[in-house]
Amino acid sequence: MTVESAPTAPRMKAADRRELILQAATAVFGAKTYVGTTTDEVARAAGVSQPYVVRLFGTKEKLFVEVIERAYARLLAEFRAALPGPVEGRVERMGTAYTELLAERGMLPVIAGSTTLGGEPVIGRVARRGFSEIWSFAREEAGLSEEETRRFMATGMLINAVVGLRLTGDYGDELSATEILDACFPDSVAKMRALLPRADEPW
Amino acid sequence: MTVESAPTAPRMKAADRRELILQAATAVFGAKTYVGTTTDEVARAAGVSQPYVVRLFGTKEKLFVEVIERAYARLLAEFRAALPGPVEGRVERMGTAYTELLAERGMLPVIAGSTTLGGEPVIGRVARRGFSEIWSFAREEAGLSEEETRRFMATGMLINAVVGLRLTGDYGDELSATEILDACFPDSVAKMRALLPRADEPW
DNA sequence: AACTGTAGTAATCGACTGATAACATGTCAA
DNA sequence: TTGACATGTTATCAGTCGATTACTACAGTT
Repeated sequence: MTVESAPTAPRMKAADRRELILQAATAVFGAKTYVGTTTDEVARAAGVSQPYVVRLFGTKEKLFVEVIERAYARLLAEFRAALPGPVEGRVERMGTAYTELLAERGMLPVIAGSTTLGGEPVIGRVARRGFSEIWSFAREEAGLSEEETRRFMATGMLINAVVGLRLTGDYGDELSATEILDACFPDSVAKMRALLPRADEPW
Repeated sequence: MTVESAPTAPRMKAADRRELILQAATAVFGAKTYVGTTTDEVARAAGVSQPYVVRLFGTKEKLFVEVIERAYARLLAEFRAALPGPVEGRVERMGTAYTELLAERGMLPVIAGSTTLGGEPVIGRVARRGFSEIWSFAREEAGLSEEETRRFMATGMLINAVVGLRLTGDYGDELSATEILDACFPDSVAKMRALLPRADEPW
């Protein structure tokens, strides 16, 4: 008399399920880009059926919009949490906060990928707003000058690129690879290497 | 006795046709991302049938690889051409060379998009190599220090983001939008605005 | 003029994907 | 208990997309 394994996902309040799916979706979208991921992959990652994902969020696009908004909101929260303390260390603390987001699957890739989607009518608006909010935060709440903000954002974009390129394995032949990583994460290369995905990993 | 309009594209040597398709593909891939564009769109943009594109390049992936390689090669050539002259103006001249690539459809978006595809087994390798080559060029040929190179590349990535986000229209309500554009293109905002695609344009 | 390789197309296929519809099961208030 | 809503599934469809096949027409050589 064997117990049948549950054919359906364990019951859960819709709000919780949404959050769980958003988390899974962030990871998958981050790993395979917006157009490149299917709603079915998101569903599997969340342990749920594909139609249910669609029903909870309406369309794939709406799901992705929520993923982006959630990512930027999370980023903003981390930056804000890094503010308290001596003023001269603010930028460094914010930088650390950013790299620590690496531990959260898909968070950084989603943000990075959003900067290439300005042409999408709906998603583009959301991405622009997210980016602008970060910029405004740096200027107004963190009190950075325009030039400081520019440098801060530029560094963030460089980190995005290095992570997105998976410029992190030991490409022994690639002379510049390690130097690039060094330059981007001057004091925490070891920690970064641990967090960063390998070139062949789906992440 | 009406003349039949040619049902087939005017005959051309394969090498020329390849170059023509590569150019069209750069524009389309740049506007709609790698996964987001169909071989049929590329074919239409090049005035040729879809199967012919596939036959000339083997697969969509191989086509895209050539597009990326061509873009980085072009970028490298422009940077190299900007070297001659007083040493103190090098970085500025290289920066100008970069922004002038904006005039070439898809060139910048393709490069920007490539930095998010490190996870793709084939394309990732190509993108990493392209990025590394630019870095090496800055270090060895342009003679920049590691820190100068970091700043230079970071600025480039920020420009990519601003362009990719289409952070360029007159978003009257978005306070930060114009400031961001100002910060990224301090001395040539007007020129940039003319070159940059609008948010709703397919480019 | 006939031959041969090159440039190009139309037709079509199999696989995939987002979305819809119809149905099943658990939960909870009255 | 029962009914009503919330949670979740299976089955399926219509549209897309990359790729293959088989065909046509042009151009240069001998």
